[in-house]
Amino acid sequence: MAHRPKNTVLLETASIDRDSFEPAYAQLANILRQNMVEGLLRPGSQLPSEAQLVERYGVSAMTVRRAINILVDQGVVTAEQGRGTFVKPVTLSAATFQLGQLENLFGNREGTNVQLLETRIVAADERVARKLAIHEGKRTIYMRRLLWNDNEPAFYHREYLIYDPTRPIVEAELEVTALQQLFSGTSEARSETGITSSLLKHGEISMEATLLDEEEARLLKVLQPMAAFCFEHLFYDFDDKPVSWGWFIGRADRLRFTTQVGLINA
Amino acid sequence: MAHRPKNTVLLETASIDRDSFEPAYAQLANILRQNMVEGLLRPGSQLPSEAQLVERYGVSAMTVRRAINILVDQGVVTAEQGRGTFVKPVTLSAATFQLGQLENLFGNREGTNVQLLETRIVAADERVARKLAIHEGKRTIYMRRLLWNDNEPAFYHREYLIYDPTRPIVEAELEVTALQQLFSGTSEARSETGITSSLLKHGEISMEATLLDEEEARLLKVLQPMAAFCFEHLFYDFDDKPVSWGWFIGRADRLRFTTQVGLINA
DNA sequence: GTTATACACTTATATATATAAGTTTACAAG
DNA sequence: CTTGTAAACTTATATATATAAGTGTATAAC
Repeated sequence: MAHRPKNTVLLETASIDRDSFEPAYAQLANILRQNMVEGLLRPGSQLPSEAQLVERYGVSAMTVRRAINILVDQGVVTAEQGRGTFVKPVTLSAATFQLGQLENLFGNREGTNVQLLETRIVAADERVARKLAIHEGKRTIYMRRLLWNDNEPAFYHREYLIYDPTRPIVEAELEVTALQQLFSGTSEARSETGITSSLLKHGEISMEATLLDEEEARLLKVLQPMAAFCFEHLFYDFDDKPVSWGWFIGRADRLRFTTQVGLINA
Repeated sequence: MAHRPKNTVLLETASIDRDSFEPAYAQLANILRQNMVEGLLRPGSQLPSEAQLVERYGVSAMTVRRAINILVDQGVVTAEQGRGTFVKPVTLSAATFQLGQLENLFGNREGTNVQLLETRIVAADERVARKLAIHEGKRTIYMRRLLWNDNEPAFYHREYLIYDPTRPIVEAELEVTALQQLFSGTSEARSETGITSSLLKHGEISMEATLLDEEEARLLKVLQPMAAFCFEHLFYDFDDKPVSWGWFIGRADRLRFTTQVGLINA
């Protein structure tokens, strides 16, 4: 308090509306973010201390705390114990791309369906055996599917599945709808019939940019050479055993991931 | 761990360690997540109510609340007022890829540097003018840079910058280090000298898979045809005016984004 | 059988209070 | 000058308590 010559941060006079539908902590978080948007709080500058915010906005310390925690979680400020809370500068590394942005492709919309190209039992070669943690030569289910959207092929999916009659995952995966559910993210925690999703515990997904080979280009109805996104996936069941290894390949001219960094208005 | 009636939700007997370095709310969140990992709490199933958790683990309601909020933020459970809190199933759409995963390429490591290929003043064509919200024909700074990593070209960067002597952004952007800072995400909220980053308020970044053209392939020292990641970016200053439009192009065989969906151990 | 109500649950929000712990500054001791 | 310490800040954690609001069920009234 004694020394605040130039550091006097002048915050907006906006206040908390107690009759609002929006909870106080959310309002305060938005007020603070708005201060950043308007340039009153610039990157590197220190936010008013929690005690100051309590006094200024007439809310309890816990409410202030929660508002600031939201901003911390959103990555726009950093709170350092004993020092203060500071506005973070913009960095490229903060950019995140979500696969869920493809939901518009595989939502509940009409014109989206899955075409099963092939299903057959194949012996696992060295690569498949290693990925699925089984012995080489053991039988696996190999599936090829084409995911259509608006009468255009959008994704070509190849997948190796553990072959085990006692595993219910196999039956479920054959359902074409299961794939769509996995993509569209209709969690439906309400229903206990999670089909595929509820039998998968976790998975690893990696994204690459590749060239389409002849077969892929033909199925996706494009001419070579053509760039593509390739999503390799490896899913595990609740025993932490791999059950599915495969790739989604989508034509690059239909796919684009967008994100925002820095201060977003809302 | 003897056998019990199946419908009884049996949570682990793990308890909160009050002498631990880890705060109680974090411990509880981890205990609950561990229950999911072990299959005691499966997707779709309901977590014990907050009141039950208070009694079982001997913590306050606020602590339980915070633990559950963490799980909600992490996207592994959904809390529905009046009904309960439920474990979410795994969905592909939850997969997120962070640009910050490239930090190992552009961190503080040795062998990482930026080569300025060209800087010149060019008149904005229709496309540039529209992106940067300036009049066609107005002067802009066009820069081409090559980002090296371990004596190999990793990214080719082209950028159009607003040309305005009154804007400090121009001077700062010429610093080759600024680019690295933007990538490596060394926020350094401590220092008020944010250089480039602190002058940028926000930006839009989109990711595409493309084919390298002749010039790009030559600079990145690869043969065509070659797939590549292309990150188009548009950055704004604190007046919400565009200041930088450009593309980072990286060879696909050196770039891979990985992510996890579902339950992560830690 | 249908409807309305009351009750028992759930999560959501908010306050007041206390303690712990990290950081910086000021100041006295050497 | 350096060093040690105390004080005054900061955020972090935790409890206890109260109220609000959504959901589902049992029950009484019609």
